[in-house]
Amino acid sequence: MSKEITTRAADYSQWYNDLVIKGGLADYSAVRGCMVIKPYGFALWENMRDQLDKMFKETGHVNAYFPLFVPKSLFEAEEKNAEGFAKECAVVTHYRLKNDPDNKGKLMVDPEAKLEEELVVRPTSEAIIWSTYKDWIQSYRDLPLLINQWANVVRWEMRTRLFLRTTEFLWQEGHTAHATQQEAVEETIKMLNVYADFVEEYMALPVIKGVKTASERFAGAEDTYCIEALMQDGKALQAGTSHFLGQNFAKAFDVQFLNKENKQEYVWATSWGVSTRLIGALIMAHSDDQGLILPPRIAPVQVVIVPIYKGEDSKAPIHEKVNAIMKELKEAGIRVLYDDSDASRPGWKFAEHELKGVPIRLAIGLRDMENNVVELARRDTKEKKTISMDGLTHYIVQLLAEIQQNIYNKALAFRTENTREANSWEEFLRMLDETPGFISAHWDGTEETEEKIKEASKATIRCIPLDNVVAEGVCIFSGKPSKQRVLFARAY
RNA sequence: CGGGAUGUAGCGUAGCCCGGUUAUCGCGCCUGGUUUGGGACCAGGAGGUCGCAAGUUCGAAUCUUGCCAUCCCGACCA
Repeated sequence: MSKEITTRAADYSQWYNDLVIKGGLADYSAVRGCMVIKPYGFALWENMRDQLDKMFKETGHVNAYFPLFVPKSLFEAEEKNAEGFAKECAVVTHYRLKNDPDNKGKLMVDPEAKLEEELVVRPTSEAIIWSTYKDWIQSYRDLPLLINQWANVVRWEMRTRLFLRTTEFLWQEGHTAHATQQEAVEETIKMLNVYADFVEEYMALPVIKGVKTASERFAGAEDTYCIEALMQDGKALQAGTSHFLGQNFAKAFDVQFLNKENKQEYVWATSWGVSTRLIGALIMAHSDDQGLILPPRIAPVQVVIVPIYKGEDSKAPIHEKVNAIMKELKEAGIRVLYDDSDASRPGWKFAEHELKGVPIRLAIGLRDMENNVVELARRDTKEKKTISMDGLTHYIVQLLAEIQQNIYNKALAFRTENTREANSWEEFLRMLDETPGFISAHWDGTEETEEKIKEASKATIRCIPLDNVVAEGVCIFSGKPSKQRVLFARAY
């Protein structure tokens, strides 16, 4: 049929694209590098967003919204940050179009409408936010300032991929200001933990918490913490970052506060973000050759009910029964969809909802009603069984939790199997090609070696895990002494 | 941004090399009917600026040039 998807073994990239497009999550758009997020994909994002938003608020944060445009002079104030993003910035230079006198019916940029100062379309909002914080912060009593914003940003990437890297993407960015270094560092770690908890508990995706090396650090940060996840093709994906910004932005934007001793001090800052990229991680971590597999806790539809008719007469009683089941499921807080469309037959619906990753499917026909049972199929294991209608809601509530856990366990087992220790350069290279995944290996701690390893192997240091044990060894590349193993992988 | 490939109805495609009536087929879509426990069947029907724009030509889906978009591989990156 037209909805067949490429298998992972045949072409992993194409498999991923097929799931995104045919699973109804997103579509290509008329704009290079930008995608349309379709209702089903956006519902998924909304579920993720709502949960994260709740967790941010539980940790004392509030939402605000800052402008899309950043005056160039503000943008360049924090030098390292500006430099880091400079080559991927979209820039607004004019504010008006006019009719093209040489080309009827066409428009042209009006050369008379050139902006005095160019506006950078935000690749991130530190600059505009810190220029604002300057006015908001005077005393230690104004601190901490704990603000998050849900926004779109633009980064002009060379090569784009649906959800994983698009020119425009949706994200949240938290920007906090603190009176002490310690408090800011604690905030950085706290939000890293919020991300890890969210990704593990809601997206059923195990992550490694770690700190980035200097070369992988966010431009303008003192330290960048991250959560790293492993995809089914053995490539790593950075799922979220939390930055300790020190006083870099406070100094660049002159944000000082009066402390209890009546002395001026620069504030300490953090920023942290996750994006729609998480959806890409979700797809690549869990799904199979039949389609998406979505964890129940964030799936737009948790249970789909497909009626099995036997002639017109059976429709009414089935509808009646299904409505009763739906009412109960909804009361239990379950997102349920009744697919009673006459346009397609049951078999087609089964395949369609499997492609879309709906965790549980119920099929109900007259035969089932006579026996007071329902056919239940779970997406994660493809297991199908007949269960009693009595206590159905309770059963489903428990099963959803079990599916959530099972998906997590599977991903965790995969990551465990595909995390290896390499003790020599040859072994390291062989692993990357033959059994791709995380590779734990000794590194001498220098940027030069890191760069050489990257050049020679295409693998990067994903992070120095936070729970790393200190263990002496020798660097796999340079042979120099090393204090600990770090986590390498080829990455998205 | 470099290399490679692609673009014909919502999707998948034939035709293009070698220009010539009304652009092929399947799926999907619409109408009616029969159906419905793993991607139904019959009958009828609608749907196309052949990616866009110039050019060559009596005539362009087909030849030329430019542009746009997508995919794959690099460099860059969340």
